[in-house]
Amino acid sequence: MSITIASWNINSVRFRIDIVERFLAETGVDILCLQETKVMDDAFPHAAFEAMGYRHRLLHGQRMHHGVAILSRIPLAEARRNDWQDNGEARHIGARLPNGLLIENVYVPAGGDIPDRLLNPKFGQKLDFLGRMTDWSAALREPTLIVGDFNIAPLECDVWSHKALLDVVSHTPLEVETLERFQASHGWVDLGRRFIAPPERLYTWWSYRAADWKASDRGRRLDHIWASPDLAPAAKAFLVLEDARNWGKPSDHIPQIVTLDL
DNA sequence: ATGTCCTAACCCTTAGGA
Repeated sequence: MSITIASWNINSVRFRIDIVERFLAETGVDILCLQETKVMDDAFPHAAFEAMGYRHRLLHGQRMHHGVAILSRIPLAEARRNDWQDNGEARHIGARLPNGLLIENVYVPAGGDIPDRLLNPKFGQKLDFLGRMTDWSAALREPTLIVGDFNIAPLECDVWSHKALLDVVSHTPLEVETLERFQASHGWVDLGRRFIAPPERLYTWWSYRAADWKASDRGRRLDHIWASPDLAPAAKAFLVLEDARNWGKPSDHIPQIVTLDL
């Protein structure tokens, strides 16, 4: 059985429901994991997904900020929702497929502007979130796919300028080390980089603030799809939809899709 | 230092977060 799973930071699912529908119509993915849905569960736009055949929906939303959701054509059960920041924010939801596969959808905190936990509590919260995620991951025994907006671009070729971003939250050495500890705690395989190997450029986010995002191309790879070591060989294809950054009323992130043969 | 976008509210302009 072949299944396709996508991850996309949508920056408001209600405001961007048109491009979500376009994405589902064009790709027909089996499962879509969204981050930054920015909607409470009782106001989620269920009808649009129902009409397109995504009858199975797991929501973990809140008012105004954050929020994650898993929309699926395949039946799935909610496995867990973790609060790795220990402050009640809606940043994770996990699902279990009928075949037992676990899918974890996560929105790691952005971490504010100053890369110092003493001057900027948000930066400390980001590191602590990753620390709790690492403890969870070290105890994990089942084949798992973890997807989402990690808000860290770990490799030099994950950013437009390694040198210019060394002090910029998302690419600081401390964040990269913290993410590497998470990766090592379970032997996570970075599927994006298994298919698009360094030093090739690979970005999933471009700021809204650039006059012409494509011309300046100051991108970062903030979004990831990682697999347990025993699941990774099942990944047969991986792609990012860079074109979606140009769609009407775009998100600043683009979707990525993995194909698993199970 | 700046740029833009989305949400909600002391609601048509501003603040906070990203």
